[in-house]
Amino acid sequence: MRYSRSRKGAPGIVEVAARAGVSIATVSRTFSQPDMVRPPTRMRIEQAADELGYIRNRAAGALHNRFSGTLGLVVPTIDNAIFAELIEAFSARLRDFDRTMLIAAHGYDLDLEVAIVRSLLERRIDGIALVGFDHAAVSMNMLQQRDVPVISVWNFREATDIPCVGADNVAAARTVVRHVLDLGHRDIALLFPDVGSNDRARDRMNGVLQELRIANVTTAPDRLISCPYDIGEAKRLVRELVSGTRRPTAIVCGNDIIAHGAFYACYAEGVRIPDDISIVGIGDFRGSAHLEPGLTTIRLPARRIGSIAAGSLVQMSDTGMPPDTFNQQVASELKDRGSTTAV
Amino acid sequence: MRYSRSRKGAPGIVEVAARAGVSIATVSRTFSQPDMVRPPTRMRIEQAADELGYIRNRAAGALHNRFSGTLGLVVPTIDNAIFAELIEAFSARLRDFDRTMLIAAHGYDLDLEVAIVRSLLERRIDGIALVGFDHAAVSMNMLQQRDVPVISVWNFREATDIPCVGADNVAAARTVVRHVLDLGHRDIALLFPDVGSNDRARDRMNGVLQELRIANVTTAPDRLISCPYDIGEAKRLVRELVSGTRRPTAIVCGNDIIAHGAFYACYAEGVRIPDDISIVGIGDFRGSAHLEPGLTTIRLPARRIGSIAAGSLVQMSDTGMPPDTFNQQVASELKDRGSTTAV
DNA sequence: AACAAAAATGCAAACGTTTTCATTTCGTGG
DNA sequence: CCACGAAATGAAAACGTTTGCATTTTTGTT
Repeated sequence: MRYSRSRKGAPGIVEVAARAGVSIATVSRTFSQPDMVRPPTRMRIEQAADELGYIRNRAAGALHNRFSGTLGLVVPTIDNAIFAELIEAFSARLRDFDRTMLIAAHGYDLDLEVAIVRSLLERRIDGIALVGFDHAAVSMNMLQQRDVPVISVWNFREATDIPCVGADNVAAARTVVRHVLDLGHRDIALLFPDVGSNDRARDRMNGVLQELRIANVTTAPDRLISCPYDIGEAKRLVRELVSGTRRPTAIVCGNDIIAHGAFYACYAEGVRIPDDISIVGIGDFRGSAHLEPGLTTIRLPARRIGSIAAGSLVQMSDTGMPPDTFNQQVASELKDRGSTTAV
Repeated sequence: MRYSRSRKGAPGIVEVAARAGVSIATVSRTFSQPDMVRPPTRMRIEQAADELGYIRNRAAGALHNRFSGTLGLVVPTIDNAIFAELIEAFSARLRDFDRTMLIAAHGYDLDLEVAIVRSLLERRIDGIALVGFDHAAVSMNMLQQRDVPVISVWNFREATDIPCVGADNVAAARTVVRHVLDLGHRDIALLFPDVGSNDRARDRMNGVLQELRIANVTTAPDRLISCPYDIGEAKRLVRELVSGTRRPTAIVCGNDIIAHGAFYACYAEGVRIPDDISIVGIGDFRGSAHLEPGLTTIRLPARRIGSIAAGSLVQMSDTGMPPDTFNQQVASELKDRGSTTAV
């Protein structure tokens, strides 16, 4: 077997035109603006295209009209419950518009993000979705200079430079904390990822602190635990936390993955949820509902965000205007399941 | 704000050439074959490019040399523990070669897969990776006719039409079943996804049945349970299974997700793992190691597969030849954790 | 310093579409 | 059946690169 390096056999618009006995212009129109060509002609062309196995070359078209039909999506990581749903929804929605998706992950490395944005720009994407608001100025400049539509996904804020669609992470965090406070908990441990270059985690942390302050609850320094985005590590940290004598009555986790780890830690240590300890997460990932007991958490509608973002981005690309709603908030929803109880 | 529909401002190779006082050919070479141009000239050009904010247009280049620098990856679903790792690794490896990834999911719908392949072909991808061996003839024909390198990922078989890289799913299933049999279990329930258009699940099922036959163990029809790829559903089915009087001593799950569901079902029903029941999965997904007790399963190295596949595909595209090893098997590894014990 | 060989650069023709403008064909009313 | 406006089609010029070939410059040798 051998793959020709030249793709010589591939018929182009020219061959189709010859076979159908029309000009290449008409063939082009048959595929890009079908109703500009008379049905009989169109049918002849379509048949010729079929017989030759013609597949249109969008790269060539893009060269001329500067629209590639491809949108970029840049996420911190693909390998991860949260973003997977977002990605899938984004991609599926794009399909409705006959667009494709170039995707890349930067692993929370802003320099790599710059390289990625550049690489996407080299492919002349029609628009780009970035997770969150923390981005290198270089990236934003490149995008702005070329007038490429940008949308920030996942997080929501009232006033932003670029359009966004997402949930209010501050509010979400406050909601779960209030829920825990309402149940009477006062000795609350906080397991949160590093908030370095991650506005979502930062917003959540801020929300938590705000709500605690309002309730006049103080948190001892050793109750504020930095925990990476990793079940194993979360489990380890929580085992340590709950096995000692000074066990908190509740744990607020920065996301559901950490909460899962906390669950397993409690199973391992024989600590009963929610009788001995209440646990809440943020995100409502796949599986959270089916943990035993179900995880109390707040649902951030990832699919909805992905779908809306794709729609908005396509609209921006098509119209050249910002989306109808510049700052689009999607509602988060507290899922009160079995992992929390009154103290 | 407004996004110009014409991207007028964007400088091209021509502007860079003018500013650097060289011909466009030299500018082109500076970016595509840097060591063909003398360092002083190159530096002048690079500076001019920097000052203008030039970003090369690969679509235009692709038009000429028929290589887009983009590879396609088609998976059943993105939103899913298994493929997420594969995707991420594939994408990361591609980055090493300065290639990008177009990805799409078909949700186990072969017709949609055809549409996707076509769409990718319209973007003139340099190669494509497909999950498994079950594909529509139409798709394969389109790819073959255009000499686009194809590789099958995830599953492994000895003799195949197209190159593949993956794990032997038959063997993997046999390994876990043998493990369960070795522990003395004879009343074994099987929870497997529908094997319709899914060669991986089919191979696993076959492996299970082979091993049971060899051991002369018969499985009652009601012990062979069809279970979708869904934690909630798995949990429901297993609760039913273990709550009755005729509880099996072991459950073999078609994948780790189902196993997770089985775990939660046992937690809910107060059935102790592994004392009351042994559970094994296939796949070793994220989190499986940290369940309590740890899930005994067989590790299918998703990241390794993705990485190798990307490398092979790039090589195929570059050389025009099949990869060095046409049928590449990656080793699976039994992870004997706490969820199994002797009967 | 002169010359040949090698290396660097320039010129111009592709690559496969889309689109503008001109031309032809079609449908309709008189 | 003709004339007319509208609709469909065709001709040709882009789009921004890459690359084969020709030309110029550099390098190395004597």
